[in-house]
Amino acid sequence: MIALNQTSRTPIYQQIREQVLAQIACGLLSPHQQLPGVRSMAIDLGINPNTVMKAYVELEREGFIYSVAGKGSYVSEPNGDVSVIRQEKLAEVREVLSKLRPYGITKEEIMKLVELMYREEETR
Amino acid sequence: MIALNQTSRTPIYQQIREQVLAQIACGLLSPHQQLPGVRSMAIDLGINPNTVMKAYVELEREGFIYSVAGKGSYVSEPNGDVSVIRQEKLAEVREVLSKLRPYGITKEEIMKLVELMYREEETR
DNA sequence: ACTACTGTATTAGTGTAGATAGTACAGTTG
DNA sequence: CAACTGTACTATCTACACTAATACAGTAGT
Repeated sequence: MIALNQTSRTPIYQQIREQVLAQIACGLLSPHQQLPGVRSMAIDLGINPNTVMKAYVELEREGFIYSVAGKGSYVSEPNGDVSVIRQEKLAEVREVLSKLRPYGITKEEIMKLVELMYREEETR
Repeated sequence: MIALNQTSRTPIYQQIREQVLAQIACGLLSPHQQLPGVRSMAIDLGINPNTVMKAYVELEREGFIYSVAGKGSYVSEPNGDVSVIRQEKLAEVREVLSKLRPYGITKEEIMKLVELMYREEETR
């Protein structure tokens, strides 16, 4: 279900997070469907349960899944609360934008870039 | 000339970089004016010359100053070459923008944000 | 209540990258 | 050659990220 690349420099927990996210996005995992337990997935992948846990905690913080102690972890409703992570992401954008001043990067350039990036999105 | 905050979490070399940059921006340092030597500034601040060096190397990479071995470091022409760092900064923007998709952040939101940030700039 | 599952917390080991410093090298100028 | 300049190499210290080991705690079926 999850394929790890042990040699990759991207952390294991990130790989798990991304692949679970992808499976939710493509509908392979449905809302309220139970995810593999941290232990079983850990054994499957030959890693420590805590590493899976870290991926799940991150996904929960982002609002994509929810966990219940003793029961399991489940996929959230598609319109689940992603406001927390949204604010964080917007703050990141603000941060990087605020440091462009000394380099003569104009508003128009940024606008153009944004336009371009969202145009690429549509074609997917 | 430079005031360090030793307790701050921002690295010393960054503090130096920022303050030199500010002094160039406000005209306190003029084009082709010689900067303090890495040693003298290091002694002034009670730090290692290499730390000052790191700030100078960064500023040079960004095109704000230039250094000549044996002579010294000097402020660049105001329209000095900042194209390298420009590209890097734009890449950063691209990077952070590319990760906004899953969180339902719209193009309009970003546009609004950019607009807002550049509006604040004008008032300075 | 016991058992077997689930998630959670605490702590520790490991690796790696960043920041700073010590020291030696090299160019410029008088 | 002396006294200044920047530069390069290396070591160390530290902080943090990643992962793991292990113990704790909740849920459900028997």
